[in-house]
Amino acid sequence: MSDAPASTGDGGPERQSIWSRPERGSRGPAPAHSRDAIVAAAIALADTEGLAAVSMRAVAAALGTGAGSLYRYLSSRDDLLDLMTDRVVGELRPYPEAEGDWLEAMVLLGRRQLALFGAHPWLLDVIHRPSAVGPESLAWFDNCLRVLETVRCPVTDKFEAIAMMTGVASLFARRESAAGTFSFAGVDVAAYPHLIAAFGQASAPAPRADLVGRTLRSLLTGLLLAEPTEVG
Amino acid sequence: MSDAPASTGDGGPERQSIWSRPERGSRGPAPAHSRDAIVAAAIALADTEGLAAVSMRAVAAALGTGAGSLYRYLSSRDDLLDLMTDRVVGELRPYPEAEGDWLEAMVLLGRRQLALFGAHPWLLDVIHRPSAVGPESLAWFDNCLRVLETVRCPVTDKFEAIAMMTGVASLFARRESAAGTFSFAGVDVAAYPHLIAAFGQASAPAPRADLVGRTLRSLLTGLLLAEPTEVG
DNA sequence: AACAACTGCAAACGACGTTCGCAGTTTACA
DNA sequence: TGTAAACTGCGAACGTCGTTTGCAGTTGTT
Repeated sequence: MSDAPASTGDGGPERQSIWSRPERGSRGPAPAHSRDAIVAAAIALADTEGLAAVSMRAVAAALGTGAGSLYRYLSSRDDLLDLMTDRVVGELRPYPEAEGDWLEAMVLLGRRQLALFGAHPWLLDVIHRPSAVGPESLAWFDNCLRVLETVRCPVTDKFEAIAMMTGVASLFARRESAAGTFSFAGVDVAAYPHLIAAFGQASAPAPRADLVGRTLRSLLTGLLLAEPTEVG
Repeated sequence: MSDAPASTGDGGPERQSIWSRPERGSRGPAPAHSRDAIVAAAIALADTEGLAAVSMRAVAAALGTGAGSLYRYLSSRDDLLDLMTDRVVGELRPYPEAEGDWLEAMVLLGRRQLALFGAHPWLLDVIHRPSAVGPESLAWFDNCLRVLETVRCPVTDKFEAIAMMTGVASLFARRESAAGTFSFAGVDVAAYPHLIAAFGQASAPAPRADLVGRTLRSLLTGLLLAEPTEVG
């Protein structure tokens, strides 16, 4: 009951978001580093060696200092991950001009997200945390709402659809990066007849074209258009 | 180049999968614990206190022993997570009888997965690792293929569809558990006009019925039926 | 000049996964 | 039956992690 993370209490010494913490005070010597430099070093580390390599010590070493020094700029590693996230989300800019129908515009946005996940695979391990949303993420969300402006449906449905689009993009990104990383080593495969039959007739006859686009289209139309197409 | 995880090499001292490691040898005293008991304790811990509480020390303490002792039964914490995963996947049994069309049967399977994610939220943080697939996971997969037996499409498409169904179930599960856990504290919201407008007309007019079912239906039909329904 | 607010940094703390060595126990084989 | 090998449990230790703390030095305000 004492260390429960209070969300917006008014009395306790709650940890304030990284977005409201000032970069530096008004007195004292000029900082040797900057928040931007720290975030850039962390992103470079994550891009090249994976998220696990982004330790406070490693980031600090990349900047030529010690781990403890970083806490003059950030209050936790989670803050650093939040900053990294918002920074790369900024790479989604400039947003494509929404010409034509909203559906194709949304599919294009989804592809953009997929490309971002491809460029920064560590994003997949970071976005699912409860975190403090930054300005770039909000701008992206705002832009999605702009694209969906002409769609006549409850706003909550639009929220759901945008979140689901991001989720599907992350699923596809994971599918690409984790293709064939799991093994059946040590299990007796004989007990799974349909699996054996499937492997028997494998011979992958050319993958269906534009799986992402088709998935996003069927998903968004199903979620946002009034009458979902009944199967039949 | 030296510590790259060789997949099926024949020379090196590669770490064998937990599924092929025998529970105990033929000599020596009877073990004080069992793999099942360890996994059960770990799952109980994860269900009640979250995945972060599943440390080797905590699991060992729940069994009344020390952390190092667990390595007589498992070769790593990842092995423990694999065992936990496969064990709760077993809770998907008994598989519902597939009566009626395959689409409704698949939607039912998706709901089953969603319920499992709800019962064991830590599954969401565990399934995305590259891991050794266990017998229960294979059985589930085999059952999905059985349901899709009558569908005329390439096997690879069925693989994609099953994986995507699991992914969508995980997305919905995360949506439920993480409803409103992120905050905009410290960002200036004034710069996002569409977001403000959306909040203005909020008033959530009753959530659309059966979002999961509609999503899965539009997804599976889009992925598995020959001609995806063009919008319009 | 004096004090408060800041800076960098090294050292330490506790928790983590994992390894190691040792003493004791059980089985296989001569 | 005796002995060696293979196993068991376990406490202590190693290295890494995120984070805290104390201290010396620097800057700005009064």
